[in-house]
Amino acid sequence: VNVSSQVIAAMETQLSNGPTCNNTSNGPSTITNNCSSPVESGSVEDSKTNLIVNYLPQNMTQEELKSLFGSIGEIESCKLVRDKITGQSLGYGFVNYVDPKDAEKAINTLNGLRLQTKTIKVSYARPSSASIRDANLYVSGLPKTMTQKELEQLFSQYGRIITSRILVDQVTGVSRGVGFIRFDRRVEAEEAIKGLNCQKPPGATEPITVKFANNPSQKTSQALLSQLYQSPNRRYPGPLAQQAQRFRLDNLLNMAYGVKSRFSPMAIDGVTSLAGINIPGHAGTGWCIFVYNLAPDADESILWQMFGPFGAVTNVKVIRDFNTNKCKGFGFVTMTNYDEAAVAIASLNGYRLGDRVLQVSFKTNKTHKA
DNA sequence: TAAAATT
Repeated sequence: VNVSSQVIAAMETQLSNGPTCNNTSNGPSTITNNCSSPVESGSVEDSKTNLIVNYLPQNMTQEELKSLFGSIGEIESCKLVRDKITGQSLGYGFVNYVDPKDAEKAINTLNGLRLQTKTIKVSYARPSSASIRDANLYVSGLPKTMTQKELEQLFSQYGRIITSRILVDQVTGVSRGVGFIRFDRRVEAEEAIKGLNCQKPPGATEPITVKFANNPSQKTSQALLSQLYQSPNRRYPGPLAQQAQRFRLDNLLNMAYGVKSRFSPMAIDGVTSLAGINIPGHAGTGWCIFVYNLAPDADESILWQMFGPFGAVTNVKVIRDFNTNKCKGFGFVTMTNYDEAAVAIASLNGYRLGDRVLQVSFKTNKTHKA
């Protein structure tokens, strides 16, 4: 954990060297879910093993989720929640451990971990119930000077707030005067609408609007479909238009599913692997990266933390001595996309981890070398 | 005036 925090701190420095600090952070409030309520405390539903994971990258699969959290301890079950129609990730999921201690360790280790443009949130799942659904409010007309803390103070009189957020201009960082409040229970949200909609917050000159937030899941699939359907070249496809259309389709698929196809460097493999040419690092299911000079106590989570921010990571492995179970000084990381793997290697090769300088490269197939 | 929080 000590080494892990060093990596996270270093990655923060590495990744925040542009003006994208505001758009890359999710900015959710860090209010802790305390899932024990007087009524449900001690019941089987009040689980100390079941976690909800929020703000997952769009292209993260259930297998990647399981692999990431499986690096902490044995998982009883794992589910990435997807759109029922399109199958797209809704950006959150559940991980249920066998051992409550592993669930606690996962919160301590993985909450706040940066993966690509997201900062994931790991917390105990509340017992599933209709009373906690549709408890999210959309608030507009807020004074631009109002802080997240002040927003929470205004709404907290109506119930327990799970998350709060004020949207800000991506360039200036100034409040856009709109935000979200998620209550623990729907009845609390209903009372907040009654009490605060069309009311002026203390010191404000204009009344605010408070209503139930829309469900964001429908819009994405519709936007993708209409974007495809309304493409100008769609009605009269000649060869060029078809190619352009294909390019847009690839981009859409890439945005929606993280899929790369023939316009990406992955396509090189489709030709060269047929010709029997070995490509360094490519193992068929992704790009395998060799990481050398890891400490004896290195574990899988450190590899996730180092490589996850660069893109889709499907697997990590620390090679250990059979008898001592200590890391033998190296490990492997598999990344889906060539370009993300290349950036990760360029960024992490020569990286100083504690008192060690890492060597990072595509894995070479030594058995085929002379 | 809109970001993926209950399987």
